[in-house]
Amino acid sequence: MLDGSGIDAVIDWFARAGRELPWRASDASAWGILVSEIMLQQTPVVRVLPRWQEWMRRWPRPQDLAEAPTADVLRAWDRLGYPRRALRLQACARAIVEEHGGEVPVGLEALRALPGIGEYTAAAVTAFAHHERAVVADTNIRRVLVRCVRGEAFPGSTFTASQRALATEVLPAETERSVRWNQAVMELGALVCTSRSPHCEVCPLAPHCAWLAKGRPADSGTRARTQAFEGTDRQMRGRIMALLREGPASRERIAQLRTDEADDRVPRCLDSLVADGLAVVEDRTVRLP
DNA sequence: AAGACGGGGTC
DNA sequence: GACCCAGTCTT
Repeated sequence: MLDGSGIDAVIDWFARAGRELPWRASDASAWGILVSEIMLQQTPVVRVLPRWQEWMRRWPRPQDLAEAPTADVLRAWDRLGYPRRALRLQACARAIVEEHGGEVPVGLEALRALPGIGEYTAAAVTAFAHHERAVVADTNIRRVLVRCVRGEAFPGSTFTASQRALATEVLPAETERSVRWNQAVMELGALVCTSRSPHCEVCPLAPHCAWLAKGRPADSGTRARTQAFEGTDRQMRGRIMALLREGPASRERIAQLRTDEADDRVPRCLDSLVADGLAVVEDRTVRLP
């Protein structure tokens, strides 16, 4: 049962044990918070930290990023992964400049219309940057709620309608408290109620947790297999991008990235990178856009 | 609803 | 070597 006292326990825990992250600082801009949310999509905090610092020093306002050469943006993205996010972030900056006067828009609908911003990020920016009440549900929050209230080990890969209903139901009515709760429960999922080996012995929700009460049963259903990475197009795209970040490369140089005679990924991946706008081919040379 | 899309740390 | 990470976009 997750009642007001459970909410309080998590908020108190957060005040005590929450990390001091730069995008959580009181002087963080809405734009800085939005940038952090994009970078944190599928990328852990520790790897985002140094890239975010450099990024914000270099492009403190949407207008700055909007005007930057895309090649610089992709190099600054470095190895955060999913470089299409960097492209979308710059497109997002340009949309903010052109359609919102350079200010991060307020409201879920306006935010969701921006490139790279989906349901989660729109809610996160609404809560953390604009301090409004929003149903934030990332993988951490979904896991905590599913365990605590439903007694299940894992939330699954998709944000279901019933999970949305659960998150909505639990969200405190008062704005300030809802913002604090979102922040706190997300941090709880990141630090305590982790996917692999949760630290229930220090969890503020332990007295409220249905999953713990049931003896932490393993997942009943079949868990989705993690997709392999070795030998995939994603891996090769990453290798090509790593090469291009160092500078323009000849087609011959790119072709050498093939791992063996049977590896036919290079031409296909190069085409897909060009189609995505992540690479440009002119004559026999390949470079960042 | 399922698949594509990086990269690295951890157990 | 599988699993996980403040998801989004496209079929």
